Amino acid sequence: MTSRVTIREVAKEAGVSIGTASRALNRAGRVSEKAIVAVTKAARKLGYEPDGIAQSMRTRSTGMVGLLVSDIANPLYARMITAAEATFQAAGYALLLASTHNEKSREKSLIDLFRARRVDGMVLGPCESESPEFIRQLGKSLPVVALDREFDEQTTGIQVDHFTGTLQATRHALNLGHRNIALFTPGGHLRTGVERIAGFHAAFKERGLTPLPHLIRTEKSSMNFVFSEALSLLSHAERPTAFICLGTRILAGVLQALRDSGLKIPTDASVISIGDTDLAQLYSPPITAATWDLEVVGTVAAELLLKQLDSGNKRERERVSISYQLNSRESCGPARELESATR
Amino acid sequence: MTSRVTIREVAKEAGVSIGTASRALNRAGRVSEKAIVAVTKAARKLGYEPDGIAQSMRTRSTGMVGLLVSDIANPLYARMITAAEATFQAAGYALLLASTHNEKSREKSLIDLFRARRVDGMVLGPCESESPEFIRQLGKSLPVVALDREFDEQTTGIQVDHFTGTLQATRHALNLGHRNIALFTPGGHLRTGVERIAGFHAAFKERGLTPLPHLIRTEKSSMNFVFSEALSLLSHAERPTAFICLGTRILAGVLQALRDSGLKIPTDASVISIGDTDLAQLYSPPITAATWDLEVVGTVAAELLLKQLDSGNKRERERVSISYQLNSRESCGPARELESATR
DNA sequence: CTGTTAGCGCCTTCAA
DNA sequence: TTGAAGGCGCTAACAG
Repeated sequence: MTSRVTIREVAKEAGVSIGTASRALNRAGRVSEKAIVAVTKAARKLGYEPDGIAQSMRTRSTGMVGLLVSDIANPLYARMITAAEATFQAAGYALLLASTHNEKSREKSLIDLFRARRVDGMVLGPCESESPEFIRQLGKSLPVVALDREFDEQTTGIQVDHFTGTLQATRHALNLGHRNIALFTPGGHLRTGVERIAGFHAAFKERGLTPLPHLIRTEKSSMNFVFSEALSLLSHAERPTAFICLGTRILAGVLQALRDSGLKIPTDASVISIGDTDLAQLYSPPITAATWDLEVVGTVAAELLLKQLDSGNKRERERVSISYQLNSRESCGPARELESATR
Repeated sequence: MTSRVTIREVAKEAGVSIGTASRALNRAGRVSEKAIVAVTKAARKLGYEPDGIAQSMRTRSTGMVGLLVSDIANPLYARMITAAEATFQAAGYALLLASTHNEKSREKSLIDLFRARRVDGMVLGPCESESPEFIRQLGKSLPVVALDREFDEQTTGIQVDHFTGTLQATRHALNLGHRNIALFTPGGHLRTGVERIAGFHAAFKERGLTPLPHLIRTEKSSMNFVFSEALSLLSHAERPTAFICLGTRILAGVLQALRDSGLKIPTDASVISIGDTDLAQLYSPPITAATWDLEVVGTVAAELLLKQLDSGNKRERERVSISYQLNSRESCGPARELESATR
């Protein structure tokens, strides 16, 4: 079924020993030019393809890296993955990809799977109850890069500054006079959510204000659920005049709720998206987005891993921080008196 | 760096031979219950992890499959990949993923890379100048599934019926009285594009009509490019009153152009999306979409490959066809006289 | 510079 | 039921 011709046959065909054939093929050590051409010719003639498995067996290196995210189809991840994949591909590494669906047990078994396949290293995205010790431990036996998840000083990783980013987004709304600001982001144990909520609070605190607790919604992100939640918030007298929403699905739910309530953006309500998705960019009006550069995150994650891979063994741990930027569009306007809006 | 403890040490610890240890670990052949418990205990105590590479070396099977698409970040592919990955994951296979960026040469080198890594099988998505012979040839040495690309009777694959799907979408517009219908889809050598264009023509032919040639745009999909193209089409007297657009980027370009031209959907122009993306679903108004089930495609592709993998060797080639469905939303309305619209 | 040899870790006959 | 031994295809160390 799979390729049959081995290096042994190539060697025989070329009239050299198997060792010379190997050296010629890999251009390693001392080989004569003559041997190289002979072996190369023989290899081509026989259609020789080296067996990567056997090579890995000897070299203890598979040329594969693993990447674990919670959901490949999440557009935010998808773009990041593409960037990482391109970087790995350019470096000759193959990418083993899997979704954890944010389940700790699944993450664990996938990591085991990757280890069994003897990946040379791995990149781990956020997953339910990320523990710094776990990843540090893993890093002892394998080059590992933590990707936007919690990790300690002994681990290499990349962190998106969700705290400051959300702080700035919230400031933006506060500057426009909004006080009833709703925050929709998955919370849970993930650092990403926790930091966002902290940044949200911090922005209020700066001005000696406090956010309305019931406007902070950290439930799981299902578009329909967010839709009905937002709808009910909007039906109250003290309704939110601004929304900060993470990702496509939540944003969609909120937009839908605003439309159903007959509220116009930005006249009746301002909207800020966390993460710049197609929907945010192309909605009318286009939605202001607080976001980070997904391509950079993917590329840097890959580069951090490649660096560890190159440096053979012990290398300084690195921590890269990525900050948000605010793409200001047309979805934010000054807060109006609620009376005039609800009338 | 990587795991150290081998089956040899486990055997010694358990006080049995290495052969017995292997059999106990794999529950293969005749082994005493006693041996099993002893070996299992020893393995756990030592933290033994079998070396997948060494196993692959012997068994000639890696437990890995390769998947090649043109672009992982394309939302249409991303959802499909997720479904495929889930299926493979459930079957214990690891997924090697890469983007061809629609470049034939890159596809070739990635296939070689996968082969070198000795994947057990692979799924190939559409790529520039797909040749049936090429994939048939490849299929001789390896289980292969063609995914929405051209393939012949000797190859297993899955085909989305873009012809009929686009035919129906075009009919839909024609039924509403539209005649100036614009089609935006990447064409080129890919079967997907060719079929769509054919279906478009067929719908007109059914009624003894002919589409306006200059309204068929098959250039590469860049949002900005489509935007300006659509804008120029809209500036003519004989402007299109309906648009059929493939995918998020093209759809976005057209929507933008309509907005900039001050044209309302569906009053001034109808829009149909091919492929149901977030943008189509969540735009206001929501965009009618002619689409196929991406999850099914991904799952079936994986299942077809798994079947071939299971059946060891020669198995009947299968061809699965997937049809479109029309998700009717609010972006389509009856055609109006152009005069009233352009005035 | 080249040929020979010794394994990498595991599974799988082959005897016992 | 078990132990011993061979070898998957390749690279690396050591002689020549």
